[in-house]
Amino acid sequence: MSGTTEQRIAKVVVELALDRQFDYSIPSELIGSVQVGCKVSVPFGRSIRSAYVVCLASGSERKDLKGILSVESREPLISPLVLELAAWISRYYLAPIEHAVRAVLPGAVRRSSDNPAERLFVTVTEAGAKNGVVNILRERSPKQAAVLELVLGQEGLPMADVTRSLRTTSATVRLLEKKGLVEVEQKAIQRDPCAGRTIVKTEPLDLMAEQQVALDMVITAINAPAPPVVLMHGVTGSGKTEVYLQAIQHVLASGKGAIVLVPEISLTPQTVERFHSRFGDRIAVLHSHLSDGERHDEWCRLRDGKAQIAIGARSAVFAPVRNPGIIVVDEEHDTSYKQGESPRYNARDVAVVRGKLQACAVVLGSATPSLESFANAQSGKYRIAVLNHRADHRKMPVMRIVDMRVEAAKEGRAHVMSADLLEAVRLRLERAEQTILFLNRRGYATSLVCPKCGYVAKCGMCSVAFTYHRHTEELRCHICGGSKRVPTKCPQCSDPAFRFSGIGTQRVETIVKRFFPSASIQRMDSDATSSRGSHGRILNDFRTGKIDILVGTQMIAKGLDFPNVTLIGIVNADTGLHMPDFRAGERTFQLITQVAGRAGRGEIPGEVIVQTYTPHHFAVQSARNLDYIGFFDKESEFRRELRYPPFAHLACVTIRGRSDSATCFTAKQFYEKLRDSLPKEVIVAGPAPAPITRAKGYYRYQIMLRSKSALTVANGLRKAQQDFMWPSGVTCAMDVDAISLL
DNA sequence: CCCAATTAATCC
DNA sequence: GATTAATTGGGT
Repeated sequence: MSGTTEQRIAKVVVELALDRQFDYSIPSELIGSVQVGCKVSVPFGRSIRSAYVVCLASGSERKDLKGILSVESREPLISPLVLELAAWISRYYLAPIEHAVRAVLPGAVRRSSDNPAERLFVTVTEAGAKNGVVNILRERSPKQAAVLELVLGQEGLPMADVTRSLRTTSATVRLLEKKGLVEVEQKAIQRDPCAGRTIVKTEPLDLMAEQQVALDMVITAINAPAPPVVLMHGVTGSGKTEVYLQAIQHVLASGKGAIVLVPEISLTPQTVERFHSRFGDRIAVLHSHLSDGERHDEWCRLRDGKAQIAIGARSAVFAPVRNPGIIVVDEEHDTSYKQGESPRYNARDVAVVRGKLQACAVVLGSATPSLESFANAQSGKYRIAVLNHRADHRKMPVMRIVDMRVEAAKEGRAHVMSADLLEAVRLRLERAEQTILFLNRRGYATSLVCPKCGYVAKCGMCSVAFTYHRHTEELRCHICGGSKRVPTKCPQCSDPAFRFSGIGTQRVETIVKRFFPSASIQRMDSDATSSRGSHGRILNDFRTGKIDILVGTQMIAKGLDFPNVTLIGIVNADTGLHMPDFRAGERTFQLITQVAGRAGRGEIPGEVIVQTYTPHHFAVQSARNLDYIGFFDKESEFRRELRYPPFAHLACVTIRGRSDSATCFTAKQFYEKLRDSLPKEVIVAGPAPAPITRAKGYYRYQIMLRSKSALTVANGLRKAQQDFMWPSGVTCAMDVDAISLL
């Protein structure tokens, strides 16, 4: 037996957002069953609450301890390792430990703990199964007949499913039960997210030389005593997934498990299918479209070792996989790995930390790696595997850049669709091929662009596009807070027709409809796919050829594979560039590259038309030339000079309040405080009004910190916040390694 | 002087 | 985060 000293104290975190731990004594009858990671019930204040045991101790600073009431989970819900991850997240990202603990456990698991949910199930009785019963019933009670018909031959259908699909209520079913034709009983639900889907097993594919080299490198990493991180830089269509699959196979063969992270948006049935057909039910899927119960089941299958591979979005990095041998982060550059609320962790970075803690290999894959990861590869911190060729030997699509300034000059005003793009679309319609029109419609604040020469108003100090504020008629930089009057004409070419505001997907849809009235056009953005299932329906219609032209946002940029798409039009490649964000160039490069990767996945080579007002911009040029290294080098220049990531860590402090003046004042005070408590090496910029200065009735100001060491910033922030008196009504949020500065 | 509405302080 | 005690403030 281990633990000879009496561990009668449990340090506990309650299910509230207090950034503290509490000590409780363990009553003698519970010694042994209270373990680290267990969910327990404790008296808190004058109520009873759930809490998680964070560690056991033999003593406490306090004398008057209350006792733990009961243990709610027989087995620990959080492994010591995941708990360690939570603690790291809390420290590094300045989040309350409760927030970190909450992030680490799916809500469904937290709520239901041990007892599996029970639901009602409907089964036919012998009497009901008799021939002709349905027909007799149909006369007077058609609804009941329908229910009986549905249930016939099925082994216990969930009540909810029956009532939903037949648009009726349980009363109907209960009447049938009274007649003795069906039986309704409560059973523990045995859910299967992939129910009704037949899995066709696939075998490992033959690898190309580059893929083999990459796989060997990953396998070497897996077998190393201190496995390194491998960055897999592979062009779109280079077969990264097949390498993941075979690496995982290798890991499974040695009795270990695997975690695969994919961006939420590409966690479509197609992606999951790919893994399923190789590994069958050894896969557990964790994503947001599962019901609570389903997620709980999948989570338990992993914890109990019934499944060895977890595939899921961001939070799957905490999956209770036993003894993982590999963690794959696909599309590692994807911003959805960063959580937008506390704890603001980045799953890609957490994966690297988990890899280190568990001595498990981490593979980061992307066609457009983040500068952070690529810099790590260059410095030798990560290993790198390069896949420069498409796995199917197909050509990369031909990319053409259309200079929209020329178009604007022809017509005297800015155009949405260039003549070249329209002609290309017409050609596809004629040949019954499909087109995707992509529009980067992010953004609320407009920037100033000259349609004639492509000039973009920028802040000289911060190398970031100015944001145009309509109400005050001024240009503002949200990094340093500087502002400037709107020029009446273009400073570069003196053209007075200067203003340019963004266009949305709806507008493109209408315009294209006007040009091609007989074509079938579908829009796909967050507005068009708000209802459940519409996302999949649109994609399916597109796949089966019911749609000729798909107009969409980011949503269609990732991971989709449509062989009949031979044309991709990027309607406005600039919009990303003009965002008030130092990552604007990186985003634009990634977007063009990723979107272009959707073209020419079938027999016919694809064409990509990129419309832009800034054809000379290196982000556009490097994307066109498929030159990642070129982009990386050029982008690195200014990042190094201004000490932006990857040459420094960046933290963003947002101060929020109902009163503009009080918030602004507090922000300035907090800035002074920060300046004092941080070493000179740390750049403290601001405070500046946030790009969305006023949101939901709150005024927001932000302070940006940049430093070589993330920990220096985190510690400084913690210290500054501790003895800073926040006036009532003003709050602050910290974002370490912020991605979005909005 | 009372009651409702804010605000500040606890929670092992 | 929730609950409660303390404080304010408006109306009589």
